[in-house]
Amino acid sequence: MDVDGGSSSMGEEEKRKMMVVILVGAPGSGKSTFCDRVMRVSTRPWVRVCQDTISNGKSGTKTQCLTSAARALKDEKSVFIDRCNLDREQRADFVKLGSPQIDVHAVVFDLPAKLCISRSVKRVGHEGNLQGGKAAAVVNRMLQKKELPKLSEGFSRIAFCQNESDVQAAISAYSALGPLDTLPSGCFGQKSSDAKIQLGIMKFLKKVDAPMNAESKGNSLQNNVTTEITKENYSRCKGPEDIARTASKEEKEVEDLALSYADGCSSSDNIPTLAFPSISTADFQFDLEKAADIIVEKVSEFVTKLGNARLVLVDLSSGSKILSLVRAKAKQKNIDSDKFLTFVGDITRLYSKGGLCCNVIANAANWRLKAGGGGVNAAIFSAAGPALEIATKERAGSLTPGKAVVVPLPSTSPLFSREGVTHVIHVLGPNMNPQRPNFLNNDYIKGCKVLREAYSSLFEGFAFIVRSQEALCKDRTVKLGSVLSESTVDFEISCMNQVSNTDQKFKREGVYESERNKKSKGCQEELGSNIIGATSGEDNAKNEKNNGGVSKAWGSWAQALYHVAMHPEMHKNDVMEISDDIVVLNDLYPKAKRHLLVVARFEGLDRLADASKDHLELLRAMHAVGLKWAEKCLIEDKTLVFRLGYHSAPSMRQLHLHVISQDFDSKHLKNKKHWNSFNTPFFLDSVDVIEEIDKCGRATLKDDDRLLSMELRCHRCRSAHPNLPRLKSHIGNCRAPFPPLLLQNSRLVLGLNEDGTNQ
DNA sequence: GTTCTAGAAC
DNA sequence: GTTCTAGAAC
Repeated sequence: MDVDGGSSSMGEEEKRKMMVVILVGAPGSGKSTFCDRVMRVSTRPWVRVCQDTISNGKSGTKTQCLTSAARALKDEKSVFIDRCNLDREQRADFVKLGSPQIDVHAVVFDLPAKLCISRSVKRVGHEGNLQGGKAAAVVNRMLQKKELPKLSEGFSRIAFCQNESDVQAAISAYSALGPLDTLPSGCFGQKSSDAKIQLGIMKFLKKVDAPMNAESKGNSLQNNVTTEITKENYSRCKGPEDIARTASKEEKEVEDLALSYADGCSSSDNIPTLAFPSISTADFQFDLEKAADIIVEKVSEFVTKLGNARLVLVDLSSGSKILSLVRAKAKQKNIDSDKFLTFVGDITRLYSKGGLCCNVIANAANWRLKAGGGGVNAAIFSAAGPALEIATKERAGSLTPGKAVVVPLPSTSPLFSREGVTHVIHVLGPNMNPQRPNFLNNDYIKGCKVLREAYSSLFEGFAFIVRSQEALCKDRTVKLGSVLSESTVDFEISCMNQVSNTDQKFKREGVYESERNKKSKGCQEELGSNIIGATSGEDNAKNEKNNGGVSKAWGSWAQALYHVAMHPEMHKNDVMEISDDIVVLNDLYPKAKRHLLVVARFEGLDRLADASKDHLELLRAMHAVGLKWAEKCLIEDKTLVFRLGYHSAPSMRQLHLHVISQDFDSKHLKNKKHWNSFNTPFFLDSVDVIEEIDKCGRATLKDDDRLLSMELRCHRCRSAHPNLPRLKSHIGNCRAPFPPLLLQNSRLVLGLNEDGTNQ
């Protein structure tokens, strides 16, 4: 149950929080039945405001409903708004009933129209008097106006029900709410529905019709492209409306997650698309013929690797020479026109002006990765707003020619909200312009090589995004279902969709370079030496692996464990056990009653991402030592339960295994990140890591920041809590059994009873 | 990783 | 006014 089970821990002084639950659905979708069933069993006082019966049993007005709802809230009763509420305008006044003390939820009955109609038709004596043959026409007409609710309308929670089991889950969730309970905020259960896609189609077609046709007339390939998109691919195209519901600040986090669950994952049919400008041919004056050859060569190399994804070469001018050269060459080479398109338009307005959905755009960046200059770089930075500059700075300070850096675009960026762009890949091509510093002096041997590398880096970066999104989806589909439907949120643990180690490392650094570039660094180093700011310090030198021209070293504060591992003799007071391979010490800031670290002593094994089959024996040894210490602690305190595992993306350098008791009773456990780093899939159980590395050679890391900012849920009963102090007071009392997932496969280490059985 | 602190949330 | 979070600095 998603319900906060800890009402006792909240104390008597806890203020009762009311709810307005706006039901959204056509006649016959099951709204009234929903109310009846919840109200029959709920211990929370509810009032059902039904427009069909509000006027002495007869149909009334919206105003009457509003008055009645306000009165009920004043009496400290929660309210169901039982009317169709199918469009935003219809809902708006009811949403306004919300306040800090009153949550506004939507429960959406997004059931097949056929079902609603057949129920309405069969219905005798329905309160709204909508029965018989008339029903079909009414339901159909109403559904045409349907506008699914969004968090940005002011809802704190939206649950979408698309089948009977979803409805049942929603009934259970609301039925179980006691007077003081709340439900977690966010958007739950949304799958790609026909209705949503239909809406997308309408908008998409409208936009495609206007500016694009004007520009692409007389251009056969482009018309061809347009036709392809509108006729075949529209339903697979994820428009910004779908991914960029703007949310109030407090909802954003939850919503972002919900979005990626709901949209990224469920619409298996949206096509990841990279829009890229021609690199180096504008300000860097690269020869157009040569550039076109390289584009076509690289595109044809990558389209086969990209699966479902598409590449789109974009140029602002309809008379663009590079576009026509590339089009001709692509045609000659028979490149699949489903996978590679050319497009005339502004790369920052592809969706809003061109109707083309591109989740990733490439930027022909400058080496400093700074805004301004001119051309595409200036346009993209300006359209994306400061969010892109900040996000870029976090990833990299500079770039060498031939390389690319992937920057996830924050949802605050207009490019994200308006255009649906989730990532920008900055790529730096070779510079042939004698007016600019570091130009290649007409050396096209080097120039072509660097340009090839640039496209490879760019496409590899895009391929990585595509792969990681696919992986993320599969991981999360499981979760989405369980959030709405049930009690234990079982995070899938699997080695499917494993991302290769190389990719993981690149992801960490956010920098992509082509295979060729990795092998021969000659060219880049010449330029690179003055471009990339040199880092100093012994540790940093050892510590920059795969830095790809951009340094992102461990901070000095992150080196503590590394120093202990390398020089344990200098930390005799802290170290509890030393061997050739490992050291054991108490975590300096324990997040539970007992919290130990088993640290590997191998130089170069900074984190789990670095571990491969070669390290299996070490990992097993670390596990054995961790287990030994857990058992030692259990002798002192039999009530403890331990879990052994790794953080997907640790903050401290040097591979370390956490051995942590599951009471989480510690003054050092202070924030969401602390909690979620031990209680979401970010924490990888040692047993699973060993099993996976044994099987697949690598552990699948879940180093997504969103996991660390997820809602706070009890690790035992999975109830959600609004803040850390509340969660802490709940876990102090919660005696629910651990979720089955943790009880399996020896993920938990429990004390033994006197008869030798687990306690 | 922590500490500090501004400002949001209550 | 107090509590809590989240971002910057280290």
